[in-house]
Amino acid sequence: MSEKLPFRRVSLGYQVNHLARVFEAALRTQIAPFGVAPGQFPALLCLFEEDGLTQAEMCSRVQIAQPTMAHTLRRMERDGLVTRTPVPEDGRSSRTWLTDHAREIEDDLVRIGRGINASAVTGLSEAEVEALLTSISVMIDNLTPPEGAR
Amino acid sequence: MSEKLPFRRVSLGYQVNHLARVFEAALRTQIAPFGVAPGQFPALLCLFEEDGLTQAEMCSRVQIAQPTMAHTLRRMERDGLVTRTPVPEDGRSSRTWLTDHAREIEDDLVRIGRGINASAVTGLSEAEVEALLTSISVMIDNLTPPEGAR
DNA sequence: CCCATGAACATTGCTTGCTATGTAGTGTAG
DNA sequence: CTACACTACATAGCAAGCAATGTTCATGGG
Repeated sequence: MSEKLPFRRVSLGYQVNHLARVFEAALRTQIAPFGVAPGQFPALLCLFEEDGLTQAEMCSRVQIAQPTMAHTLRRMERDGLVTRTPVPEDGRSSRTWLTDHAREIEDDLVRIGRGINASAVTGLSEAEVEALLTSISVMIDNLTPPEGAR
Repeated sequence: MSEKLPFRRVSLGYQVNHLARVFEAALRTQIAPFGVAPGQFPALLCLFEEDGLTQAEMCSRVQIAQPTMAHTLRRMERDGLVTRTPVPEDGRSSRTWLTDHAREIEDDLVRIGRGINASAVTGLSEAEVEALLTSISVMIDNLTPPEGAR
């Protein structure tokens, strides 16, 4: 008979992938009315914390590859969420600024983010959520290649 | 001064997204030598468990939208991992079968998957990993829309 | 039998992620 | 000052996810 073990169903990597997709789906439906897409969300949160960053700074804060950030920023510019100004001291880089419209929807977006996080952990205790965040952080460290190899 | 709270850095959704990406990156580099891409991995594991499924069956087992599965299966066919045969009783559907080549690399792929999962949880106790999987499962349930709304 | 409904899969078009590569500006060694 | 290396960003090309839509086949009601 040789039944196959259901490796996939208990594979941590698969479960994490699945979870990330349901998170993204929830975010997508809730922020769509504001004209914001899931991939723009981390970049926006980053700019809410601090405005006028260069692309390289945003990449390192959001942990996204540079071409991805370039693409995302262009769409955000297209969608009226950010503008970019050249840096006088360095002709290569430019700073990204939130538009008034982005500032207007900031509170709503942050509220939505918090709401999704909250509904995700419904039924888990404070301690369990704490342990979860710790475990995630440990796993990210474990799987992130050392500085040299990137 | 009005310092912004670093919401992003502690946002569960963002951390999960980040974790999923480092998982995917690790998988990508390790399975690339076998000519397999990350998105094909869940589909392959699914077929390792049971061969000859229809596309719809694979969608529901892997929890992937149907157009995504269609696209992935076409690439897997192109890459010599699967073949498809029509279902005589139903002219609409076809069954997907692993090629000999896919069977040959099965053990290596499963080993790689287990290895990545193991290295991810390095430093966590058995109990912590158990709690983690439980929490992930709870969150997926919490965030998955009810049957009707899909 | 015929038609309507629904199911299975394909297609289109978008976003978001990646790697690899190109281009232009900075800065430094000689 | 010039050449070289490095940095910042852009571009190309691909994979993989989604929603929306089209097409073909199956099936049940009348």
